Amino acid sequence: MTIRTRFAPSPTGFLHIGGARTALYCYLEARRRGGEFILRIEDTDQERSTQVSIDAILDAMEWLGLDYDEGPFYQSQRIHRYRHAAEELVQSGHAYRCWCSKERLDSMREAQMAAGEKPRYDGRCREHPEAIAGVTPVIRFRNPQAGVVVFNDKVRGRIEIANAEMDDLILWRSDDFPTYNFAVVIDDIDMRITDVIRGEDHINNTPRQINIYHALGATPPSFAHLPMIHGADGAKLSKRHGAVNVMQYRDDGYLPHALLNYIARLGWSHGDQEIFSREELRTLFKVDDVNRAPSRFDFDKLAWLNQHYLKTDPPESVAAHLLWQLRELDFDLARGPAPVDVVVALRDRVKTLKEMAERARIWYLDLEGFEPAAAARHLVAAAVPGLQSARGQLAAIAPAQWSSTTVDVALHAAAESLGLALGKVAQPLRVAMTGTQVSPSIEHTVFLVGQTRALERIDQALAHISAVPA
RNA sequence: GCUCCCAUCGUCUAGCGGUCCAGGACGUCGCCCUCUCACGGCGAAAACAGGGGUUCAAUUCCCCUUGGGAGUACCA
Repeated sequence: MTIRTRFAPSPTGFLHIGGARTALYCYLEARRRGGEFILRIEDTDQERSTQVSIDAILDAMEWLGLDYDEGPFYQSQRIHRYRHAAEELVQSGHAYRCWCSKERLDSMREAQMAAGEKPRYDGRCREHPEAIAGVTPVIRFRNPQAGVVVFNDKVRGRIEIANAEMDDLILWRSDDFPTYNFAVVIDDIDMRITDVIRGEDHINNTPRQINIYHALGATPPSFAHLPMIHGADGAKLSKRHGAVNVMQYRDDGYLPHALLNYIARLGWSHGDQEIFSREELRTLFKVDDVNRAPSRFDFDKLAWLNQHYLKTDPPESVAAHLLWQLRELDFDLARGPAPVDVVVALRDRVKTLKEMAERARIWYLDLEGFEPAAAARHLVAAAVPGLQSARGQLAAIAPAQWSSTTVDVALHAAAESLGLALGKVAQPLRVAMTGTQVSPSIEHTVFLVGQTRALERIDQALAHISAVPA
């Protein structure tokens, strides 16, 4: 039998981190076992589902590279199928119509809570069905009243819940739509899902669903319930913890595979290994190895992983992602260095692509003057010989030979000719090139400014020095 | 309230009865390298929630307490 997993988000918002991890685990489990991964949009809530959300989820899946073999399927297009199935259950006696009003249900629930009981449907229409004119009935599942439902959760082990704890849930609403617990079961049966992997918030639904499987004469799939992901403070992940929306991570400058690696490792491990390529994940990930405890999202570790990939990925591939950020900042790419050279100069110094793009400003835009503190310290009379010597050496490089290597040679020659340590020349030059005291190594900084502009900026620095009263 | 789930360094985790005065990683703190900032290298501090059992032996098994979380909808 072919293994089939599915990711089934409801389109009531963007794809968040927890959902992304669920999708990833479903995808990986299917891949490892040579199975199929299906995407299904659970849009039976007419009130809250939106097309914007559907698009957002699809975009995020694509950005993460979680490709699905089938779908997306939409529950809203399968309504007739659910209606048919509900009717069958009524015929077979596994379900019944219920005319109880919401008002009666609400007040009953309130009374039960007040009495310290578990709120539940009292079964009036189960025992004494009585049609009420003008009221559209719902269809309720006739849940077994005795015995226990036991299932073996792939991550939690044996879970047991007594049928006495469950009441008769609604399968079919009066607005002529199915409820979640009913639609999932029908879909998972129809789509031949063998492994249901979902968030732990569904544990309590599972025994009810298993009962529905049995009523339908179907065999339940295997289940795996994943722990939740919390914010750094242990509370539910929310905006104030940083990004919840997966696409926010692209905007913030993270590589998709860095996020994937981080998220895979959050709640799952393979010995002491921290770095996993997508291919490794596809062969190593086992949902059975997922941890049971909830975990907290650690932005520092994500940042570390992101930088790891910035440093070790081929510069060309990083450059492709950097390009997106550069365009966001509206830089004129024709007026600056090739993005791949920017990657090489900055990848050891930044955690994100966004930071990289912002720091590349000095190579794409004109300087906005020298920082007062930097100028006061380095653009002084004593720096003039070094700057002039550097200017001479840099000017002597044939334009076609201009590279970080030839710049490096030129600057060492400039320092040596004056008997100075490289630092004595490099720091004033750095201020001349960037207006600040911090930048990548001096040869890259100068190289990326470009020969013509580099000479201009040295001249500006020299002019600045002579303009300041000694 | 009731039901279910969870519990190793600040964080992510290894551990599946003796190999653990508990290992790795991020972060933190030192030192080294160095043209700034970083990268890198080396090193340090840092945890089995508490209490009962079971056992010759518990971080590992069971129970309770405490503390988290989820569910309890004509939401998913």
